[in-house]
Amino acid sequence: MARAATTSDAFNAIAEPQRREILVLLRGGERPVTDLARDLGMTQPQASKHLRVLREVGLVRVRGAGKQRLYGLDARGLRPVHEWVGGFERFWSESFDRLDEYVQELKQARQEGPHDGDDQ
Amino acid sequence: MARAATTSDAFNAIAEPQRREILVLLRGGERPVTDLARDLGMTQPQASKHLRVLREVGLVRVRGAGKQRLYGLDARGLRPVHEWVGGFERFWSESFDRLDEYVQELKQARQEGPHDGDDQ
DNA sequence: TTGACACATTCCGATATAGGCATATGATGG
DNA sequence: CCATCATATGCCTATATCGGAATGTGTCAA
Repeated sequence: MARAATTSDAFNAIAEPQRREILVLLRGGERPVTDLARDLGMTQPQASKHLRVLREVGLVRVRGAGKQRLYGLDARGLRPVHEWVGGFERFWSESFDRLDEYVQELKQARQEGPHDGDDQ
Repeated sequence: MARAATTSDAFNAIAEPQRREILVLLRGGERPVTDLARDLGMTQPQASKHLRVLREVGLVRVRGAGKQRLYGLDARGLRPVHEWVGGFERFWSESFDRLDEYVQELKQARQEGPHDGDDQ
């Protein structure tokens, strides 16, 4: 199997930076594809493709306006994401407290000789 | 180009459901790989791979404990995600407000008898 | 040292992405 | 109907994923 489809999830859809930028821009109101493409420095087909993904996960809606098609934000799908991540809120505060402890541990470990390979 | 690496971002790392489940489990405290694998119904290599990704984006830390390696949560990397998504909070509330309006409109429309075909 | 256990890494295959480019579809105005 | 503008889609390549199975590495205990 390959990675889950970008269209399978809001999580997957917003994993792509350019799509995130599109969403941010759309907070300012409905806009046509060409506008978005220009403002984000991407080609029109690129923008269209990203918008297709966003539409398929329901983060964006289209509305025909004559020759143009106005894309608008529908942020409801971001709520579950926000809630899931929010479930870790108390842990990242906590992490800051423990950071000191952790640094101490690291120093000790290094003095006792390298155990953990530095990753990356 | 292909999709951005799963290790390039917290956004990308948490796009994978199994990795999200791992993180949730780790809220309960440090745990060895085998434990996680068993609880999530995946093979040990799978779990190891996912943990590697999580480690590379800094969402997880390892600590050698004799024969075992205890994985622990480091949720700090989730904070930016939470903040980014939080930037849309007022938009999904707004959507809900409009949803109500819309529902009201629908009810009225039905009472007055069908006028316009709904689009899509 | 050897065996046993915990875990990491590698190789494979199938899949789907993002980007670039060309082109099709669609609506508008004349 | 035609030319034009706005947008969508198709095709192609390179890349990276996830999954599975096998195997490598590391640590303890006797």
